[in-house]
Amino acid sequence: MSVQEQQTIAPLTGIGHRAPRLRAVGTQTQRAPESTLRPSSMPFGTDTPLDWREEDLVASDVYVRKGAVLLYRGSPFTALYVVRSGSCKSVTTTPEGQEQIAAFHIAGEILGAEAIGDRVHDATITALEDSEFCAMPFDRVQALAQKSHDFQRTLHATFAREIRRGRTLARWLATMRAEQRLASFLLDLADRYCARGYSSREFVLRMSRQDIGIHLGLSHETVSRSLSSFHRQSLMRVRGRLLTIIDRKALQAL
Amino acid sequence: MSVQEQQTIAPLTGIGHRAPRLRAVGTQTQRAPESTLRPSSMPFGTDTPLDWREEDLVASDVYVRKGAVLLYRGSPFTALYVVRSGSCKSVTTTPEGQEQIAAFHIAGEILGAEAIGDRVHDATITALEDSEFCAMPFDRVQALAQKSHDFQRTLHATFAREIRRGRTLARWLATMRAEQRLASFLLDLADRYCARGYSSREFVLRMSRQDIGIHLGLSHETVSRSLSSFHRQSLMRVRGRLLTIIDRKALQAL
DNA sequence: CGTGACCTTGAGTAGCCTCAAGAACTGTGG
DNA sequence: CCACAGTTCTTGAGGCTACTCAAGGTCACG
Repeated sequence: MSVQEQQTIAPLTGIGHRAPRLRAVGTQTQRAPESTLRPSSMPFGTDTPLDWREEDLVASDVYVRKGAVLLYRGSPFTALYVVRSGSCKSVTTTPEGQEQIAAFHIAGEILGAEAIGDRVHDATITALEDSEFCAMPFDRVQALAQKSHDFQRTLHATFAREIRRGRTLARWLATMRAEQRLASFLLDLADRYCARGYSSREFVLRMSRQDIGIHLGLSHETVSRSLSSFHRQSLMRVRGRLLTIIDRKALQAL
Repeated sequence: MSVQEQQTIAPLTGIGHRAPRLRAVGTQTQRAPESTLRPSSMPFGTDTPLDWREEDLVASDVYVRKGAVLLYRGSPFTALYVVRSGSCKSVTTTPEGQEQIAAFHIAGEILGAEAIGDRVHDATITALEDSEFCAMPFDRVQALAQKSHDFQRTLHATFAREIRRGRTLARWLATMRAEQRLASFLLDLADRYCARGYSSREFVLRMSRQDIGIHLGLSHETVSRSLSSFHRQSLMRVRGRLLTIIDRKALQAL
């Protein structure tokens, strides 16, 4: 598992994030030149020229080490964040102490939209590996949305995607059995890696079996057993956290 | 079950919806005088005077009979809708035909936000009783959001609430057992009725056991058994679809 | 007042959880 | 570079929750 699939990385231009280094150290980010939001939130197509620039938006870059926290639940909401490199998880907690992982986020994706109406974040964001984020102060976001129609659409589309993502998760949980949930989760992750220019066939799971289990409403033993089962059936190859999808169709058919 | 809790209804002024009539007939809506969005999407408090008016936004009212469809999945997205009176369900369908009820909506709530980025709706909206909706063409919504800072905040808060709602459902499904899910669902429903000026102690379930089951990832038999169990324990009184919450604390404690 | 949809309850079973123990991996310090 | 400690992962056994199937009762509506 020491070798990562760095060969297959084909960074999109203007994506505003960089490929994660194998063992990131505390270097500071040089700012990506173009729109950070564009590829992750412009399903309308990138042919529309944008009339705004990242410089109007991004205030600062934040570097977070593996296992460290970017945002605590309950902390005041001031900015949206984009994952520049690395990955993280959003953990919500019930008053009773029940944990739920609302989402995993990989490079290029946007965090914090759920906090807008509340003034405080409802999830604790923890880095799954050494990661970089950039902060977009929300007053600037709102100001820019009022100036730029393009940006407004982009922003609204980002919110809408977040809503659909939550509904998709709920559908997995409500209608699927353990192996189906896991297959859906892994294929979704593959698609998201693909959309960011990584391989959709082979990737490294940055989260533990435990985290996957919490996210999908399963015990970590069931996650492990299901992965072993997939491996045995030659639907995928699983070696620790390195995962290679072999029979995509069969996984979809579950 | 012939008697509804009309006595307890205390319609908020300016809420933009009216109390559901017991047996609504095809009367046309007279437009409510004030902001439709305000109470359902202004968690910042209503003390802030709004600098926009409903007339700028609402194009038309739609009347939908019980069981009829307001919007089909896949139909083009042109407008957001507000439930003026009545209630409805949002049903998403997987390619494989798996149904999931993403949400139930009662009077005062907003529909369709998830469709923004996609240009098509991803849920079929069906009325649970004779209901009225008003359409807000999305180009007008966007135009108004650019003119009015108040309205922009209101709109963003609406999106954010929708995101949190999805995450809450996912948390119920991932972490709770059947009775806990059902209790959470019913208490949430009670809170929402309360927020709209209805009784939070006694209300009529507009949806079938089957629908509740699909929403919560349970069989309708389990929903029925759990309700009977709550009744037996005197946590609530259940008579058909009329529900009276007796021991709120015990339900929360589950 | 009849018909169809909805609801309730019971019996048996499957899927997943819990508990448990050992293996593999990760990271750290010698 | 290796040994060790802690974490993560895997696999097995047994039990419980909630599902499926089934049948009878109740309610809504024409």
